[in-house]
Amino acid sequence: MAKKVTIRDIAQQACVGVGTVSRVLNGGSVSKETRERVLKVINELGYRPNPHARMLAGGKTNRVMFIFPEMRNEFHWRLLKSFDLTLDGYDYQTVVYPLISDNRLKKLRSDKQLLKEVDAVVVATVPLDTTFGKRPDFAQPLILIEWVHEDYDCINVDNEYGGRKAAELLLEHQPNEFFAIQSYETNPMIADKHLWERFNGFKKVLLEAGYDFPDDHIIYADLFTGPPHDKVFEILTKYDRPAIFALTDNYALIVLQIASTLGKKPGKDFFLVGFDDQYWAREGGLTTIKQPVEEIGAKAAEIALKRIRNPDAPIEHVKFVPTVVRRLTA
Amino acid sequence: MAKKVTIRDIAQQACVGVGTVSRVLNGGSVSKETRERVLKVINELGYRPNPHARMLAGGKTNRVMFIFPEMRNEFHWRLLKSFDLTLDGYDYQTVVYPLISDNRLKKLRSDKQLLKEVDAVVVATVPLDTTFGKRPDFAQPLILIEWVHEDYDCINVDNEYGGRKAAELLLEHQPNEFFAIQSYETNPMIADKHLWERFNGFKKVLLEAGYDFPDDHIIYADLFTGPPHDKVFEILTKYDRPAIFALTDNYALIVLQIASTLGKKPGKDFFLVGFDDQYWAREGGLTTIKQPVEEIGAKAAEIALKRIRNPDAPIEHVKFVPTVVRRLTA
DNA sequence: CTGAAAGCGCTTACAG
DNA sequence: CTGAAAGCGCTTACAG
Repeated sequence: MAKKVTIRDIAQQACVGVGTVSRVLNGGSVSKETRERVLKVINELGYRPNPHARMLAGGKTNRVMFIFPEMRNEFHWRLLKSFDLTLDGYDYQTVVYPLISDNRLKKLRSDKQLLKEVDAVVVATVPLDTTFGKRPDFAQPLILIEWVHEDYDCINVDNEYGGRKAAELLLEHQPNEFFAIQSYETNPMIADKHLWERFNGFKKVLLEAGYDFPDDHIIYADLFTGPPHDKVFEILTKYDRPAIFALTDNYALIVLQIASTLGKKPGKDFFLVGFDDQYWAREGGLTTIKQPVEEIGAKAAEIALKRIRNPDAPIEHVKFVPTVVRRLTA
Repeated sequence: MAKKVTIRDIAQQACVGVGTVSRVLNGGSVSKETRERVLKVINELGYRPNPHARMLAGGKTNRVMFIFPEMRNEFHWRLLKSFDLTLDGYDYQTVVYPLISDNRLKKLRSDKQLLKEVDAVVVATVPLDTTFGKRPDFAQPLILIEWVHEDYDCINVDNEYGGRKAAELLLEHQPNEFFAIQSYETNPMIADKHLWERFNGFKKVLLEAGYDFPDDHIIYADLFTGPPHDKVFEILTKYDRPAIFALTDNYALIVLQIASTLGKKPGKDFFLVGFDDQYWAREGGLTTIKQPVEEIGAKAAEIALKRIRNPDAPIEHVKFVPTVVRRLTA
């Protein structure tokens, strides 16, 4: 087993002091030639700085914490994946912190040590105010995904717009009745605000078109077990050419499956628009509102990195606009 | 903001050397009185040892890594939750490491630094041989969940037994035809061996009862989108009183939902047994084979802790026996 | 731009 | 059982 190579080995090989090596590592001022020489040795010896020594000495940790709720949704995994990949490109590590229990939340809030191990923290689709408080006093920069806060960098999707687009797509077919399949959220660690923004956009456009969407046309779905099938069944059989907005592709999938067992043709016997554009949606022919998941994850990573380098950079609020993906169901 | 308290502060307050404090922290030999005195000061000052200093100095990290595949299943979250809770009780931290990409697996295999941050690693439902190799050379103790390996502590469920029980339950109703809904796994980082063990047990009992289960009675389901509804539909409508073994409760849920739209009564028009006993199963009236998820997670934590304390303890192979939960569907 | 030195907070032989 | 000391691998003023 190869003896572990330390900063001292590099220094000796490159004929410089350890301080200089540290400076090329951390972007201090070093002459171009020595920098290159040191870099060369680092590569040759496959040197990796010991993160713990770094942290002890008060430097950067090269890590960013990614906090997200207990979601079994494709969305969060894709988000995490692109986030992690982007970070990796900059030699940063992702510390995965799922909020799966009150205990974990509590620990995060009380154990100062925990947060000290990262240079920044990203919180995705978590209702910030009810979990970390109105203005969490993290020592690290905080980046928010699907949440808006004046004091922090935020990345959001224009959900309202997406909802409006969904309505427009459905309206084209001049259906008689509209329905929405919405999440019924009870877990205080999971945000559902953005889902209601989608719904509001949807409802607004419908109203403009003269259709006053009745509240009892909302079908509430459990995040994990989906919408009650009998309700969906009822809509599909009782109404003529109904239009359905599934606020998440998950729910749209169920509708499609039920329809197939009924022999109902999407885009003809009923109309359906989802939200997300999950992997299966293409094959399933689902017309949906796509949010750029991968871009969001990558952007979060980039903003975190920028913020780490420059704590005083102006706060950045990014809003991604979802796009319409027209396929067979509407 | 309170100045951070270090081991030196404790030493001074307790009138001992830092070495002594370290010894009470790490279980070295200290007289009972001084130990108590030190402990008292630690409590009063709310001292928490800096993990990085610890690691640098070559001590324990008080962390265990939990590696699991990209599963959006209830099972893994429950497992992780109980694991984390148990560890927490011993003042240990869980390092959550989901295997969501090849990149993450590669990093785990190549970056020696990563593994050094934990005292032990637990790998859950991952095919060890195809991911880490026949005999991974981790420096840390390795504990396996749902995988068998002579050289490591393993925790398994008697899946074969569970499958047999499922068959017995179904057989009671003397159905004419049997079906199974099985996972179709393509992701090499997700183990499905245990699912086939269940199936084998199932098939075996059926054969003993004179029913030679035909392979084309297996319905393959995608882990994320579930079984194709039209197939389930077909079984429910084409056959008289069919018996279905869903190898995961997820799949059973779909069957129940489809049946409800068809007006078919479980336990009468068809028979259904699941596996897992997920949260919704009780309310859903699902008869299922329950595996003690929480116990498995807790056990994994305890074995890890034991192994950390005593690397030479004999290898432990634990096998949990699933239990039958009789409800309405069979 | 660069080297030598102090210090980050611990652990672990080493003497007593 | 216990204290003083060395060392873990870095970073960051401090002088030059």
